Amino acid sequence: MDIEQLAKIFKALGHPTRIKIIEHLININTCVCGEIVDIFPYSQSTISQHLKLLKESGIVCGEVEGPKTYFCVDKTVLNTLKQYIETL
Amino acid sequence: MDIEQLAKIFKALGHPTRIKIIEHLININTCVCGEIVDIFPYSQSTISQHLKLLKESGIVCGEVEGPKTYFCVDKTVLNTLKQYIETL
DNA sequence: AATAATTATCGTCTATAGGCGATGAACGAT
DNA sequence: ATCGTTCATCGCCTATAGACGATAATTATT
Repeated sequence: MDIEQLAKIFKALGHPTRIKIIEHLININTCVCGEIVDIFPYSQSTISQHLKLLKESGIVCGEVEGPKTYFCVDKTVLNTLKQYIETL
Repeated sequence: MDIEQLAKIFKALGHPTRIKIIEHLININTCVCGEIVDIFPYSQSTISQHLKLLKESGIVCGEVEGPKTYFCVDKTVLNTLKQYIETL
């Protein structure tokens, strides 16, 4: 994995809310934006922005289905991250 | 480990230069600021700033010895980080 | 005591992050 | 066709990041 890509993922994880989002996504496997908005004390636009960052880093992917978007963690990317950390 | 602390570490790793610094510190065990400055195409103040961020996150510690400061990776913190990643 | 070497900090600049409300776009249901 | 739902995006604001050169602070050496 590219070091730039790695830095992007770390950066994406570099915010408490985004870590919690990742943990939540892993726990319940897949999730819709509104559900996450309900959990956190932030506006819909703020959560959407966090999800966008996570998506851009590659650690999260989102599938549009009708009016909703289903977000989930990309296990492949997560595993690559785990492997990298192990080399440290 | 506190989630705020975790986010700080991820944030600290969220920059290509800082990832490379960490890798270098692990490879050669301990290192002085000037040596890192020689490796990267950045000024001494910029590298010093990166090292400060890494130190503040806890992933790196620095010991002052005379006019030099010896930086090294805190293995305990690194292991905690590894353990956390494994739980994801 | 003066100088050289090493690192940290300050001030400055531009760019990005992080929050918000308001609006836009896409879809389902009525 | 209209309306409600859901999400993304825009514009705005303030705070922080990231780079630099210049300067301060500390120490070893001469």
